Amino acid sequence: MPAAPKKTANEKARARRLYAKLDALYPDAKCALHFDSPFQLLVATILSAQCTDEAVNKATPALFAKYPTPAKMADAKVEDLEKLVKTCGFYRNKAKNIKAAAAGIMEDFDGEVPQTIEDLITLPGAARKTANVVLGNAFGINEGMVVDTHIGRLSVRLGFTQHDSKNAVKIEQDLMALFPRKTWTQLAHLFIAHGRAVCKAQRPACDTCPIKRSCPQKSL
DNA sequence: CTCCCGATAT
DNA sequence: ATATCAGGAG
Repeated sequence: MPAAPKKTANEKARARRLYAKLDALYPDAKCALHFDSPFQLLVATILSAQCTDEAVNKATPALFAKYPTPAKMADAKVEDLEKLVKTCGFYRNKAKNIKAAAAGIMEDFDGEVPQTIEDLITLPGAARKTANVVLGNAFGINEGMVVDTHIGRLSVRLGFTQHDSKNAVKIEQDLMALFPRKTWTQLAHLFIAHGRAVCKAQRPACDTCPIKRSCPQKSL
């Protein structure tokens, strides 16, 4: 991992102001995925790739009722998992991945979800974004920052990065240099909440956006 | 870079 | 009909 890019005091101050505004606007922002354990959050997050949290939450109750633990999911039939996750899209890959991830947890991590990015990304279907979601929301660990589609988009629009919205690794480095480590998990929830409600991908509500005064988009 | 893929919004 | 959704693997 390269060194964090330098940020000026002004940039950090602006980041703090934006954080405070978003925190006031979305005081209840939190993880929208439903789960009862770190393992279930890991599975829900794998399922959430290119799929809404709402759609994942419709599928996971039946999935977790039948396969609540790594031990049980590792022994599941892939065809049965495919049926249970079908509505989430990419269902063949996702069914194979959650079974293999459960098996990996059993074989390599003594049945417990690991608590580092390095270990988490050894699990099929889990890369950096998924690892950061699990660490932040299941373990309260801020090792890195989640950069999903919303956070990438808002980071570009709000001017927190000069990189393309698809360059998740670079954006993560920019955000980590800009925001205090303790805020990383909640910042992701705030960006996602604002990204869903106002700063949407298709038709952003810039006219009524509560933070448009501090957004570079207002002059475009 | 391509492929995986159903549900929903526009 | 097209774009997008808490992406990841080959």
